Amino acid sequence: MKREQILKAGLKLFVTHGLHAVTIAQIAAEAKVGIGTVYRYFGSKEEIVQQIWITQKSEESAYIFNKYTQQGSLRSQFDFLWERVIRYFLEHPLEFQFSYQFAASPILTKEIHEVAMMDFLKFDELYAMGLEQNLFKPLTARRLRLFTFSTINGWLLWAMDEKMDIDDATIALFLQMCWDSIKA
Amino acid sequence: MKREQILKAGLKLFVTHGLHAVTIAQIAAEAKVGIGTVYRYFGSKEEIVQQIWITQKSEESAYIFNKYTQQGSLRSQFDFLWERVIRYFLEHPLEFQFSYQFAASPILTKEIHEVAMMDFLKFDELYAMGLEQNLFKPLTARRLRLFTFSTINGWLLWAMDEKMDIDDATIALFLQMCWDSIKA
DNA sequence: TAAAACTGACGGAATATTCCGTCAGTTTTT
DNA sequence: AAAAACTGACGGAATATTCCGTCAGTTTTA
Repeated sequence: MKREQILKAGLKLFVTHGLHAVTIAQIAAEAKVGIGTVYRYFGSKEEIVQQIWITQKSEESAYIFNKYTQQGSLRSQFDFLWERVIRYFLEHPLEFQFSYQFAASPILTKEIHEVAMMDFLKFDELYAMGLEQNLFKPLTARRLRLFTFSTINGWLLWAMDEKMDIDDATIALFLQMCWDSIKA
Repeated sequence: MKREQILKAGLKLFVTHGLHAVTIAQIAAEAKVGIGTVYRYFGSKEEIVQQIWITQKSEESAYIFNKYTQQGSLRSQFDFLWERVIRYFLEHPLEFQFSYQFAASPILTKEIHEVAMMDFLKFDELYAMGLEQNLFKPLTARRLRLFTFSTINGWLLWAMDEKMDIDDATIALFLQMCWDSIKA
């Protein structure tokens, strides 16, 4: 409970002010929790960031894979999963900003990234199938997945920044672009 | 001279340790400059970041557009420019990391982004021409440009992270993917 | 009622920022 | 053209400020 409040407060403050400008005291205040309590749960500001990252990725994957069934054409599965990614971020702009800002941060170690990204390996199975069927350009499943993910990430950044309103047709066209980019 | 040393030192330290973990004293030491001198040129750590951003984007565009001529087919111009972007970042990994890390940072205001991105508007002319010729999907030139840029940015992050070695063929395939994604 | 969780005031370490003496280079005076 | 006066960039010691992390006291839980 308190732990989640702290993570939530940290997420909000880090995104809006930047890591360097946020103090533990501010986080405690935002979380409506004593400073000491923050230290009960986390050893440092950096650890808070790491735990936000892990928690966030876990919630993200829960959202994405909830209701996912490996039925229908490969293309429809592709669309389903990536659309979920897009919708998750559109509905959670703070989480998106956080995800983008810290993706390349030296605070997050390779191990943390590996753990946090575990769930996303399911995407690779999809891409592997596509490769078997010669649907995609000759790269590894992992690289194709990372490529699409990067594209979506970047696109969302400016889409949100420009407060572009994103309707179903926009998403459909965008997914088409993602598909076309890796199509054989 | 001293100013550049400070910016260079800041770039290196921010990328390797993260903004929050770097002190002005460290920057001064790395730049082989007195602490007071840092304050002669910059008002605060945040201002250093902003000036690095502006300087970096300016150097990047100088590199990209140097030798660029609006000759040849649209596709060859497309390839030329984006290949320059890719090569600039491959040759300047610190700058790339910095660029990626701070792209979504709250330290950089809209104004700074606008000023720093001014030079990149030339890309839009190219895309506008493509749109006139019905070569591209029906989006604005700006959006198409941002889409390609996002794609490249994201791709490079992973490529560098995985220490993937990137030869001419890889770049060519990648540019093909960029083209295919926006092609009508 | 004992244990666990929580709180926030506090001391001191870390850090940002200021301030001033120095001196290499430049201009003015004689 | 030599000497004197001036200038302001510079470094880093000194100061001001912030922030961390602890712990004694309080509240909640079981």
